Amino acid sequence: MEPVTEATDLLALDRQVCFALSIASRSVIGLYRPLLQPFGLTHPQYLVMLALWQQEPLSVKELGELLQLDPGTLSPLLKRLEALGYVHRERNSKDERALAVTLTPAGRQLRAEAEKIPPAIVARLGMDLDELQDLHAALMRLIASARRDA
Amino acid sequence: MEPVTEATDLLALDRQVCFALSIASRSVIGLYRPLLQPFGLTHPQYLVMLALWQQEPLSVKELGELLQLDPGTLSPLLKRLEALGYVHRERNSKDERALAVTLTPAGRQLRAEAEKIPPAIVARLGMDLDELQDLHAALMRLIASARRDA
DNA sequence: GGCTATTAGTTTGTACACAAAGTAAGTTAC
DNA sequence: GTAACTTACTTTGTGTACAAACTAATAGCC
Repeated sequence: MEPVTEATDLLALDRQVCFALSIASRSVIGLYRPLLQPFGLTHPQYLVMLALWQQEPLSVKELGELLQLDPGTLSPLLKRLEALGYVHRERNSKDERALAVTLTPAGRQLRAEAEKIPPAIVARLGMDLDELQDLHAALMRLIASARRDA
Repeated sequence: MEPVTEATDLLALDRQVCFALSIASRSVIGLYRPLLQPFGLTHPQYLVMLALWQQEPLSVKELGELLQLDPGTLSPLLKRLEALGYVHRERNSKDERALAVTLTPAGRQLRAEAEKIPPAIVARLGMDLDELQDLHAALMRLIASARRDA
């Protein structure tokens, strides 16, 4: 019988993709923190702003599909974005169940400032752009695989 | 001036690596949930168990370095693992500041059951093993890049 | 029309994640 | 030997994440 080494151990910490994923996610989000802090935004809030800069208005349901987030997560998050003055929340007049989340002028203005963030992150990472794009594509395939049976 | 399209927009949601990373991380952790539930474990708790199955005892500081987690996160997490009966916490007699976290017999026994988890996840993902290994390597390079200047 | 089922959001409870302040044990400098 | 500093962990406060229960509005069905 083979000895259990780091190379053969199924449970070796540094062979787990889930371990690499969660640390990578937290590490990269950590790079955003100082860049988002001047705007009072957290990273999930920044993702909501990205979604709204692309399309407006969006309902909680639509945001949840875009960001793969629970309504129970988005509901208080959107209230904080409203308190910050970046978004406006009102009921859809066509369907009073749905919320229409829109940008305020301040939220729209923020976009110009935010344009500086992605290049700053890429610069800080100091990684090859090709490698980042490959990684992005691999992550999208992983997401598709993970959500297929879930 | 070029029109801003999805391909040229720096802020397009689906071009952000951070967006792919956070969704991939949450999606994969979601796959673990039903497999860990029978043991009463969450995914971060599972990672702590992986670390302890490799080496014992570990201090909060050592666990924090391995898992890149704050002591403020680990402290209550370890108490829950102790309440579950999987680990034991006691002060290091050589240095009463440090905690010596060790496995209980139940925690040690859990390892055999846990061996089934990684293959089950890989099967559920239904992805090429080579591609998963490439992704793992790319994530480790990303982690190294992200932590270099942080 | 009115009953039932569905849908969209909100609320509650538990568990991370992390910053910041607090506590106790150990180390250093003198 | 003790004051000052450092280290290891705990606690507190804010903000996700997500399950589960709840509320209100709409759609379907008879």
